[in-house]
Amino acid sequence: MQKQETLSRNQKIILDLIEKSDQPLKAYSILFDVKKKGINAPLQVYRALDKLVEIGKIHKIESRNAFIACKNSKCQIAKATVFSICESCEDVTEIHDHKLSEHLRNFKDNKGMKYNKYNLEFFGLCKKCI
Amino acid sequence: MQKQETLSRNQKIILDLIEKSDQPLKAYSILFDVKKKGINAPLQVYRALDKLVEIGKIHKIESRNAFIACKNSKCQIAKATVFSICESCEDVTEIHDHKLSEHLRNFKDNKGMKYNKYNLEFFGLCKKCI
DNA sequence: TTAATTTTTGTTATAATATAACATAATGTA
DNA sequence: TACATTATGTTATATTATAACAAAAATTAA
Repeated sequence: MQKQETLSRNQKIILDLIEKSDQPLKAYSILFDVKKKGINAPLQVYRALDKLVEIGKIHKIESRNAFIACKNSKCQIAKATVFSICESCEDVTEIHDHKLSEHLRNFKDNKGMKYNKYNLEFFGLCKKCI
Repeated sequence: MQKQETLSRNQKIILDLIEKSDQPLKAYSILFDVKKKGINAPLQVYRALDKLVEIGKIHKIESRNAFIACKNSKCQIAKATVFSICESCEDVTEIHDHKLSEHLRNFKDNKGMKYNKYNLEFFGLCKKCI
Protein backbone atom coordinates (compact mmCIF):
# COMPACT_ATOMS: atom_id res chain seq x y z
CA MET A 1 0.00 0.00 0.00
CA GLN A 2 1.51 3.30 -1.01
CA LYS A 3 1.65 6.46 0.99
CA GLN A 4 -1.42 8.58 0.55
CA GLU A 5 -1.06 11.38 -1.96
CA THR A 6 -4.30 13.25 -1.58
CA LEU A 7 -5.10 15.13 1.56
CA SER A 8 -8.52 15.39 3.08
CA ARG A 9 -10.36 18.67 3.38
CA ASN A 10 -9.29 19.41 6.94
CA GLN A 11 -5.74 18.35 6.25
CA LYS A 12 -5.59 20.65 3.23
CA ILE A 13 -6.98 23.63 5.10
CA ILE A 14 -4.50 23.22 7.91
CA LEU A 15 -1.53 22.52 5.69
CA ASP A 16 -2.36 25.61 3.62
CA LEU A 17 -2.36 27.75 6.71
CA ILE A 18 0.93 26.37 7.97
CA GLU A 19 2.55 26.72 4.57
CA LYS A 20 1.52 30.36 4.36
CA SER A 21 3.46 31.08 7.53
CA ASP A 22 7.20 30.86 7.42
CA GLN A 23 7.23 30.47 11.17
CA PRO A 24 5.85 27.69 13.37
CA LEU A 25 2.21 27.88 14.38
CA LYS A 26 0.68 26.52 17.56
CA ALA A 27 -2.26 24.16 17.49
CA TYR A 28 -4.71 26.51 19.18
CA SER A 29 -3.71 29.44 17.03
CA ILE A 30 -4.35 27.22 14.02
CA LEU A 31 -7.71 26.29 15.52
CA PHE A 32 -8.59 29.94 15.93
CA ASP A 33 -7.70 30.65 12.30
CA VAL A 34 -9.60 27.75 10.78
CA LYS A 35 -12.82 28.24 12.70
CA LYS A 36 -14.13 30.34 9.83
CA LYS A 37 -13.70 27.29 7.62
CA GLY A 38 -15.80 25.13 9.87
CA ILE A 39 -13.12 23.40 11.89
CA ASN A 40 -14.33 23.85 15.43
CA ALA A 41 -12.62 21.39 17.74
CA PRO A 42 -9.03 20.92 18.91
CA LEU A 43 -9.17 17.28 17.97
CA GLN A 44 -9.86 18.09 14.36
CA VAL A 45 -6.72 20.19 14.33
CA TYR A 46 -4.58 17.65 16.16
CA ARG A 47 -5.72 14.85 13.91
CA ALA A 48 -4.75 16.77 10.82
CA LEU A 49 -1.45 17.79 12.39
CA ASP A 50 -0.65 14.18 13.31
CA LYS A 51 -1.28 13.08 9.77
CA LEU A 52 0.72 15.92 8.24
CA VAL A 53 3.64 15.18 10.53
CA GLU A 54 3.39 11.51 9.68
CA ILE A 55 3.62 12.10 5.95
CA GLY A 56 6.37 14.68 6.35
CA LYS A 57 4.49 17.75 5.18
CA ILE A 58 5.10 19.53 8.43
CA HIS A 59 7.41 19.13 11.41
CA LYS A 60 6.82 19.65 15.09
CA ILE A 61 9.23 21.94 16.88
CA GLU A 62 9.29 19.95 20.09
CA SER A 63 10.75 22.60 22.34
CA ARG A 64 8.05 25.04 21.25
CA ASN A 65 5.01 22.81 20.76
CA ALA A 66 4.57 24.34 17.34
CA PHE A 67 4.34 23.17 13.76
CA ILE A 68 6.20 24.36 10.68
CA ALA A 69 5.91 23.40 7.03
CA CYS A 70 8.65 21.37 5.43
CA LYS A 71 9.96 23.04 2.30
CA ASN A 72 11.93 19.99 1.29
CA SER A 73 9.97 17.51 -0.80
CA LYS A 74 12.11 14.50 0.03
CA CYS A 75 10.01 12.47 2.40
CA GLN A 76 13.11 11.05 4.09
CA ILE A 77 13.49 14.41 5.72
CA ALA A 78 10.43 13.81 7.89
CA LYS A 79 12.49 11.48 9.99
CA ALA A 80 15.60 13.57 10.17
CA THR A 81 15.08 17.17 11.13
CA VAL A 82 17.40 19.97 12.15
CA PHE A 83 16.23 23.40 13.23
CA SER A 84 17.81 26.58 14.44
CA ILE A 85 15.84 28.61 16.95
CA CYS A 86 16.54 32.17 17.98
CA GLU A 87 15.91 32.44 21.70
CA SER A 88 15.24 36.14 21.41
CA CYS A 89 12.87 36.57 18.47
CA GLU A 90 11.85 32.90 18.28
CA ASP A 91 12.64 32.75 14.58
CA VAL A 92 12.87 29.14 13.45
CA THR A 93 14.69 27.89 10.37
CA GLU A 94 14.99 24.38 9.05
CA ILE A 95 18.57 23.43 8.35
CA HIS A 96 19.64 21.20 5.49
CA ASP A 97 23.33 20.53 5.84
CA HIS A 98 24.50 17.52 3.96
CA LYS A 99 27.58 16.87 6.04
CA LEU A 100 25.69 17.20 9.30
CA SER A 101 22.86 14.97 8.09
CA GLU A 102 25.37 12.41 6.96
CA HIS A 103 27.06 12.48 10.32
CA LEU A 104 23.81 12.08 12.19
CA ARG A 105 22.46 9.41 9.89
CA ASN A 106 25.60 7.36 10.38
CA PHE A 107 25.84 7.82 14.11
CA LYS A 108 26.08 4.59 16.07
CA ASP A 109 25.98 4.45 19.84
CA ASN A 110 27.49 1.63 21.88
CA LYS A 111 24.13 0.21 22.95
CA GLY A 112 23.28 -1.53 19.73
CA MET A 113 20.30 0.70 19.19
CA LYS A 114 18.78 0.98 15.75
CA TYR A 115 17.82 4.55 14.92
CA ASN A 116 15.24 5.44 12.35
CA LYS A 117 14.69 9.07 13.24
CA TYR A 118 16.26 12.06 14.90
CA ASN A 119 15.43 15.62 15.77
CA LEU A 120 18.05 18.28 16.45
CA GLU A 121 17.32 21.78 17.69
CA PHE A 122 20.01 24.44 17.87
CA PHE A 123 19.39 27.46 20.09
CA GLY A 124 21.06 30.82 19.98
CA LEU A 125 20.72 34.32 18.68
CA CYS A 126 20.03 35.12 15.08
CA LYS A 127 21.90 37.85 13.20
CA LYS A 128 19.22 40.44 13.95
CA CYS A 129 19.18 39.71 17.66
CA ILE A 130 22.89 39.48 18.37
CA MET B 1 28.41 36.07 40.97
CA GLN B 2 29.06 32.35 40.80
CA LYS B 3 26.56 29.65 40.08
CA GLN B 4 24.67 28.51 43.12
CA GLU B 5 26.05 25.37 44.74
CA THR B 6 23.50 24.59 47.39
CA LEU B 7 20.01 23.56 46.52
CA SER B 8 16.91 24.56 48.39
CA ARG B 9 14.75 22.04 50.21
CA ASN B 10 12.25 21.56 47.38
CA GLN B 11 14.97 21.44 44.79
CA LYS B 12 16.80 18.74 46.75
CA ILE B 13 13.69 16.63 47.25
CA ILE B 14 12.88 16.75 43.57
CA LEU B 15 16.43 16.20 42.39
CA ASP B 16 16.75 13.20 44.72
CA LEU B 17 13.65 11.66 43.26
CA ILE B 18 14.78 12.20 39.68
CA GLU B 19 18.25 10.87 40.42
CA LYS B 20 16.82 7.69 41.91
CA SER B 21 15.10 6.97 38.63
CA ASP B 22 17.23 6.07 35.67
CA GLN B 23 14.36 7.00 33.41
CA PRO B 24 12.70 10.37 32.80
CA LEU B 25 9.90 11.40 35.14
CA LYS B 26 6.96 13.62 34.29
CA ALA B 27 6.14 16.68 36.33
CA TYR B 28 2.83 15.45 37.64
CA SER B 29 4.20 12.05 38.54
CA ILE B 30 6.91 13.86 40.48
CA LEU B 31 4.22 15.95 42.15
CA PHE B 32 2.37 12.80 43.16
CA ASP B 33 5.53 11.31 44.67
CA VAL B 34 6.59 14.37 46.66
CA LYS B 35 3.21 15.13 48.18
CA LYS B 36 4.19 13.08 51.21
CA LYS B 37 7.06 15.49 51.69
CA GLY B 38 4.79 18.49 51.73
CA ILE B 39 5.10 19.69 48.16
CA ASN B 40 1.52 20.16 47.14
CA ALA B 41 1.28 22.32 44.05
CA PRO B 42 2.38 21.91 40.43
CA LEU B 43 4.11 25.25 40.55
CA GLN B 44 6.40 24.13 43.32
CA VAL B 45 7.49 21.24 41.15
CA TYR B 46 7.88 23.28 38.00
CA ARG B 47 9.89 25.93 39.78
CA ALA B 48 12.31 23.36 41.11
CA LEU B 49 12.50 21.68 37.70
CA ASP B 50 13.24 25.00 36.00
CA LYS B 51 16.06 25.67 38.40
CA LEU B 52 17.51 22.18 38.13
CA VAL B 53 17.45 22.39 34.34
CA GLU B 54 19.07 25.81 34.49
CA ILE B 55 21.98 24.60 36.58
CA GLY B 56 22.34 21.45 34.52
CA LYS B 57 21.42 18.88 37.17
CA ILE B 58 18.60 17.55 35.04
CA HIS B 59 17.57 17.71 31.41
CA LYS B 60 14.18 17.95 29.82
CA ILE B 61 13.35 15.35 27.19
CA GLU B 62 11.40 17.70 24.97
CA SER B 63 9.61 15.12 22.89
CA ARG B 64 8.34 13.43 26.05
CA ASN B 65 7.79 16.35 28.42
CA ALA B 66 9.83 14.52 31.00
CA PHE B 67 12.91 15.14 33.08
CA ILE B 68 15.99 13.00 33.58
CA ALA B 69 19.03 13.43 35.81
CA CYS B 70 22.35 14.32 34.26
CA LYS B 71 25.03 11.86 35.29
CA ASN B 72 27.76 14.01 33.83
CA SER B 73 29.13 16.58 36.25
CA LYS B 74 30.48 18.96 33.61
CA CYS B 75 28.06 21.86 33.61
CA GLN B 76 28.76 22.60 29.95
CA ILE B 77 26.68 19.58 29.15
CA ALA B 78 23.52 21.33 30.24
CA LYS B 79 23.62 23.24 27.01
CA ALA B 80 24.51 20.39 24.74
CA THR B 81 22.42 17.30 25.14
CA VAL B 82 22.01 14.14 23.11
CA PHE B 83 19.54 11.39 23.94
CA SER B 84 18.47 8.11 22.46
CA ILE B 85 14.86 7.15 22.90
CA CYS B 86 13.35 3.75 22.27
CA GLU B 87 9.99 4.23 20.63
CA SER B 88 8.77 0.90 21.91
CA CYS B 89 9.73 0.73 25.59
CA GLU B 90 10.43 4.47 25.94
CA ASP B 91 13.84 3.82 27.47
CA VAL B 92 15.91 6.98 27.36
CA THR B 93 19.69 7.17 27.52
CA GLU B 94 21.92 10.21 27.52
CA ILE B 95 24.65 9.94 24.92
CA HIS B 96 28.13 11.30 25.39
CA ASP B 97 30.02 10.91 22.16
CA HIS B 98 33.01 13.12 21.86
CA LYS B 99 33.17 13.14 18.09
CA LEU B 100 29.48 13.89 17.74
CA SER B 101 29.59 16.66 20.39
CA GLU B 102 32.56 18.18 18.65
CA HIS B 103 30.77 18.12 15.34
CA LEU B 104 27.65 19.73 16.79
CA ARG B 105 29.56 22.28 18.79
CA ASN B 106 31.45 23.38 15.70
CA PHE B 107 28.45 23.45 13.41
CA LYS B 108 27.96 26.73 11.58
CA ASP B 109 24.95 27.47 9.44
CA ASN B 110 24.91 29.98 6.62
CA LYS B 111 22.70 32.46 8.46
CA GLY B 112 25.34 33.86 10.76
CA MET B 113 23.56 32.55 13.76
CA LYS B 114 25.42 32.20 17.03
CA TYR B 115 24.52 28.98 18.84
CA ASN B 116 24.96 28.50 22.53
CA LYS B 117 22.91 25.36 23.00
CA TYR B 118 21.52 22.35 21.23
CA ASN B 119 19.35 19.35 21.92
CA LEU B 120 19.41 16.19 19.84
CA GLU B 121 17.02 13.29 20.23
CA PHE B 122 17.52 10.02 18.37
CA PHE B 123 14.55 7.68 18.04
CA GLY B 124 14.53 4.02 17.29
CA LEU B 125 14.37 0.60 18.85
CA CYS B 126 16.67 -0.51 21.61
CA LYS B 127 18.33 -3.92 21.61
CA LYS B 128 15.59 -5.46 23.73
CA CYS B 129 12.82 -4.20 21.49
CA ILE B 130 14.27 -4.95 18.08
C1' DT C 1 24.08 43.85 62.05
C1' DT C 2 20.75 46.32 59.88
C1' DA C 3 18.82 47.33 55.51
C1' DA C 4 18.19 46.17 50.82
C1' DT C 5 17.98 42.66 47.40
C1' DT C 6 17.30 38.26 45.60
C1' DT C 7 15.68 33.76 45.88
C1' DT C 8 12.53 30.52 47.37
C1' DT C 9 8.20 29.24 49.17
C1' DG C 10 3.16 28.71 49.54
C1' DT C 11 -1.34 29.18 47.54
C1' DT C 12 -5.31 29.75 44.46
C1' DA C 13 -6.71 30.05 40.08
C1' DT C 14 -6.35 29.44 35.30
C1' DA C 15 -4.05 28.98 30.73
C1' DA C 16 -2.25 26.05 27.18
C1' DT C 17 -1.54 21.62 25.17
C1' DA C 18 -3.40 17.19 24.00
C1' DT C 19 -6.27 12.88 24.00
C1' DA C 20 -10.40 9.46 25.10
C1' DA C 21 -14.53 7.68 23.60
C1' DC C 22 -18.26 7.31 20.69
C1' DA C 23 -21.09 7.79 16.47
C1' DT C 24 -21.14 8.66 11.61
C1' DA C 25 -19.60 9.59 6.89
C1' DA C 26 -16.47 9.18 3.13
C1' DT C 27 -13.07 6.66 0.63
C1' DG C 28 -10.50 2.81 -1.07
C1' DT C 29 -10.20 -2.26 -2.02
C1' DA C 30 -11.43 -7.21 -2.83
C1' DT D 1 -21.80 -5.00 -3.22
C1' DA D 2 -19.44 -5.90 0.85
C1' DC D 3 -15.53 -5.01 3.58
C1' DA D 4 -12.03 -2.45 5.54
C1' DT D 5 -9.84 1.80 6.29
C1' DT D 6 -9.56 6.54 6.90
C1' DA D 7 -11.53 10.83 8.09
C1' DT D 8 -15.05 13.53 10.34
C1' DG D 9 -17.86 15.66 14.08
C1' DT D 10 -18.76 16.19 18.89
C1' DT D 11 -18.56 16.29 23.92
C1' DA D 12 -15.92 15.72 27.61
C1' DT D 13 -11.71 15.40 29.96
C1' DA D 14 -6.74 14.61 30.77
C1' DT D 15 -2.21 16.52 30.83
C1' DT D 16 1.19 20.07 30.92
C1' DA D 17 2.40 24.60 32.42
C1' DT D 18 2.05 29.48 34.05
C1' DA D 19 -0.06 34.02 36.19
C1' DA D 20 -0.51 36.69 40.12
C1' DC D 21 -0.01 37.65 44.75
C1' DA D 22 1.85 37.45 49.58
C1' DA D 23 5.29 36.03 52.68
C1' DA D 24 9.50 33.79 54.43
C1' DA D 25 14.35 32.70 53.98
C1' DA D 26 18.91 33.48 52.32
C1' DT D 27 22.37 36.54 50.45
C1' DT D 28 24.79 40.86 49.77
C1' DA D 29 26.17 45.40 50.72
C1' DA D 30 26.48 49.52 53.47
